[in-house]
Amino acid sequence: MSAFSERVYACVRRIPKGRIINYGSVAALAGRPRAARGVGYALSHLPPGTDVPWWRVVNRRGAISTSRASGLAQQQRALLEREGIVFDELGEASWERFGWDPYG
DNA sequence: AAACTGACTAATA
DNA sequence: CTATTAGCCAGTT
Repeated sequence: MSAFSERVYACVRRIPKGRIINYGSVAALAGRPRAARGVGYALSHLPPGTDVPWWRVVNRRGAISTSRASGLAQQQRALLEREGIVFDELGEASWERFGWDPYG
C-alpha cells in the first residue's frame, strides 16, 4: 500500500457515524486536493471486513458513485440508511443534514 | 517511460 | 435537467 492510500484510509476512519463526505474532500485531507479518482481507486481495493467505513464516501452530489457491477452500490445505500442517512427521489443525500465538515 | 483504467469533478453545450 | 469533454491523480501493465 502506498502512503497516499494509508492517509486516505486514516481520513475515512475519522468520518463520524451517520455522516458522509465526498471523494474530493478526502483527497484534500490526504494531501492531494485533486486526487478524487485516486481515492476511489484506493477504496475499491479495500478488503472485505476492513475497519474502514468506505460507505460514508459518496460523490459530490451526495449520491452513490460506487461501481454497480458487484452490487456494492446497493449495499452501500443500505449501510448508510442504517446509520440514518436519507436519500431523496434522485438518490441524493443532503449535505446540509449529513455532510461532515472535518474542520468543524 | 508510456499507455490504460477507474467507486472523480468542473466546464460546456 | 442530461450528455459530452477535458483535466486530474493513483496504480497497474
